[in-house]
Amino acid sequence: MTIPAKTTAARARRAHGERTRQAILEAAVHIASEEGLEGLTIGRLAAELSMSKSGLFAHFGSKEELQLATVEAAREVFVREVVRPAFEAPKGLARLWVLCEVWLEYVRREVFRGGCFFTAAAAEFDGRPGAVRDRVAAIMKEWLAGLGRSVAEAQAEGQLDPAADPAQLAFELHALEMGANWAYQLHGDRQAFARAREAMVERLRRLATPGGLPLLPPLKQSKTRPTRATRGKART
Amino acid sequence: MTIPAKTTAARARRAHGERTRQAILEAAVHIASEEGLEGLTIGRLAAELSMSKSGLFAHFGSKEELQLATVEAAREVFVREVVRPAFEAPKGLARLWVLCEVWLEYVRREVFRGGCFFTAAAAEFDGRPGAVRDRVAAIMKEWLAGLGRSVAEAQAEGQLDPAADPAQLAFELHALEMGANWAYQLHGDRQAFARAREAMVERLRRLATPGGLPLLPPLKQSKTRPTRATRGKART
DNA sequence: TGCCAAAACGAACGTTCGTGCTATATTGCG
DNA sequence: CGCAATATAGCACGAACGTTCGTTTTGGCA
Repeated sequence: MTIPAKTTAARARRAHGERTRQAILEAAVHIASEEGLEGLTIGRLAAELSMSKSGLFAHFGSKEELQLATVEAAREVFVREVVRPAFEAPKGLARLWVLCEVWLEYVRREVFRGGCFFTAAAAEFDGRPGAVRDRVAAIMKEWLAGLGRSVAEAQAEGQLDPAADPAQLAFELHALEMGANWAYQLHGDRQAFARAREAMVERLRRLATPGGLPLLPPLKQSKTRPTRATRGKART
Repeated sequence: MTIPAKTTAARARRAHGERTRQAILEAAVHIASEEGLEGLTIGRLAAELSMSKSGLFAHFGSKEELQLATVEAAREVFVREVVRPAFEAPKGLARLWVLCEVWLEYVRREVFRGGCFFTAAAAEFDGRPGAVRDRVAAIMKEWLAGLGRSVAEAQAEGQLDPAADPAQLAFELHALEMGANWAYQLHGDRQAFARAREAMVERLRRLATPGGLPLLPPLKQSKTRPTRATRGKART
């Protein structure tokens, strides 16, 4: 009986190929986040790893497969560096906040050389139908759904206003993340992280119940003066 | 006397070249917003316009010049479709709000086939030093500064809390714009416009003074039920 | 009407792209 | 130890890239 083509298990038996593959993908992920998944060229990648185009190519069989593998590798990095750490926080508002903070850190620490891998990939592929676009879209939807779920859990724990729409709040937090990524990548503006952070905590504190409030960091003081002292003045 | 190379005036004398150039750039701007400024290939562009590569190329002299000209053309479209209309509103909070709304409309109407031209160009070039990147960054900075200026004017008119940081608010509004663009381009999510709009009006209303409030649209009602049950149910 | 610069063209350049084919190392297992 | 599977390399391909060059078409003005 013929073997069902190279399964992951079949690969794992022989270590060499798999290790090379990993090395390729690690380089690929960084190049792609800087130059884009299309700018990620097989020749360039081979040169960076001092190996032949054909030798490298054999691992994937097509450029699109290479791109998909790169996306998958990036997802694993993202899960390891952002999602997993946040899931050590207790579910609810605490975790939601850590998700936001650790995401900003993930950009600031330059986990990927070119900023958030998926933000870049989404912008690049949103106009090109195909498997890559679909996968990127699915992964980002997954992230947004995760944010939304954390919002819902925070509501269930009585830490957030139950009237808030989780998808709406997730959208807003995600937008601020992208805003920070944009400002840092394009303008090198490190202050953007603080801006995003402030907007997030302001938004969350407003929706927090008395029980949830202590789980959030305090609001930054207005820079000029102590002004508007904690007393709920605004809004009438 | 030798002529100082092709000045705009010299060009204008003979209409043909300039008209062709405009036609090229109009196509270029759409292709670039979909496929990116690098994906904007000279061959592809020539084919789309049924003209020869060399004939088209002669208008620009290099690919980078073509990209720069395309960016400039896109800026003109943006000014015409977004900035100018908003400047018909009286300065202050009214104009600030129109700037936000008309920006969302600019994406929803698909003024560019691939969504916001500059958001796409920024994501593509933020990792590649050069004239294109610099120009794109400058244009977006210009936009953000314009938003900030409108905030400051609204404060000067006594319509917005003077303690708010204009740059911070501009950052947040811009982030929501990018969020809407992202959701629509990647997921085809038309609801994103409403989400961004709601978040913007919510944010602005909170900062508005009694004098400024009437200049903003009312807050959307909570969608599911008449309005928040107010009952602190939670915790199940 | 004929001139002449502007404008467009067609063909080719050297590179690089992704992708095949074939041959040679390398390695784990019987 | 030797064999078969795996892994990498070498070479070539057709297409597309940006770019150059010499030629042909075009259209306003003397």
